[in-house]
Amino acid sequence: MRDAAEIQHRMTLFQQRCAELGLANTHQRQVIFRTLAESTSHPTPEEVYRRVRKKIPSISLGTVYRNIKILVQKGLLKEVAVHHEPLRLDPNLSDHHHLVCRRCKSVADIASEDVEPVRLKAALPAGFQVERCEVVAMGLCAACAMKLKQNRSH
Amino acid sequence: MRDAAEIQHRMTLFQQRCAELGLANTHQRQVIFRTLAESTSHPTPEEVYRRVRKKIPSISLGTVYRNIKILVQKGLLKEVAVHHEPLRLDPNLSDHHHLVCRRCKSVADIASEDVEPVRLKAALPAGFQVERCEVVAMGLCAACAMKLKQNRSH
DNA sequence: TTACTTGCAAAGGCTTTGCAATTGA
DNA sequence: TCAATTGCAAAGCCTTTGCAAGTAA
Repeated sequence: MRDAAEIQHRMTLFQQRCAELGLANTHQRQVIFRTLAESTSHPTPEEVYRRVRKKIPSISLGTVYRNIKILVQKGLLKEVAVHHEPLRLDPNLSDHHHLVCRRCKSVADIASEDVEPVRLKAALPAGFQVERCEVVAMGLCAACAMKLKQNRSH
Repeated sequence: MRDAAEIQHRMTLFQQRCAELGLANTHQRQVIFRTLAESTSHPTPEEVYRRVRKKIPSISLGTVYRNIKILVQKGLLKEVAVHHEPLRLDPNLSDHHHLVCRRCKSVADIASEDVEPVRLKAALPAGFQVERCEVVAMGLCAACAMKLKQNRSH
């Protein structure tokens, strides 16, 4: 849970952006976004649904999914991981990092030795024991960069 | 595709580990593992199935999934992302990093300023444009560390 | 009024599972 | 022989989608 002023600020920005994007200001949408803005726990859609139902018992799970999808597309929310969807497998058991193309979703390895050790400057949440750090470098692979350049479409 | 000596080495190790773990040395299992060991592209189960069928046309998708699951559990394969499964949402739009508990899967944010910039020492695959780097620190949160200590399991 | 949204329910992907038959040790 | 494994098909999650009714602008 974040502090009230912060939430209020986010809600104001949210309404502005919705207006700019032509998204209607529905009660359901407001509550879904507020629920996410208030949380710090990176909830799943199901969890969002559970929380939102306390305020709007009649809301449907479909509406929650639909709004999440729209808001992610419009850049008002983010997804935590790059890959949820189908499982990706890796036969390389040693610690290493990944390079992911945001367009075609291809994944390449980066050897552990090719990245300077990650250093955290600040204290972690009390008692968290880090076992390993993985770097995920996101961007565009050469093939996708070329395709995007050609179509000029995002 | 990796070089033949490397593959051969991995296959030998694989058979040893299977024997140690009491996993039968079936043709299907061999081919599934070899297919993954040969690949550098982090395929999905569906893709593994597609490739394995060229060698064993009668294999079922279920067998592919079952073997992948067993091999991941036994530590002979890894999954690329930490979270595939249900989508996780993040209202924090600024660049930042994540701390993930490997046991309860909780996710916490690490502010961008709290991590030294990631530096790559080696050249990336030709033409890859990195747009941003995310650090995923994996480990055990305080609560899970305590629970594990108590049950001495895992 | 009109475009956007909602709830509902059905459909779709991805993955797991029960079962009888088969195979490896 | 006996436990482990397979193919098959059904079932289960998570997510998307078509539709008619309802709502915001």
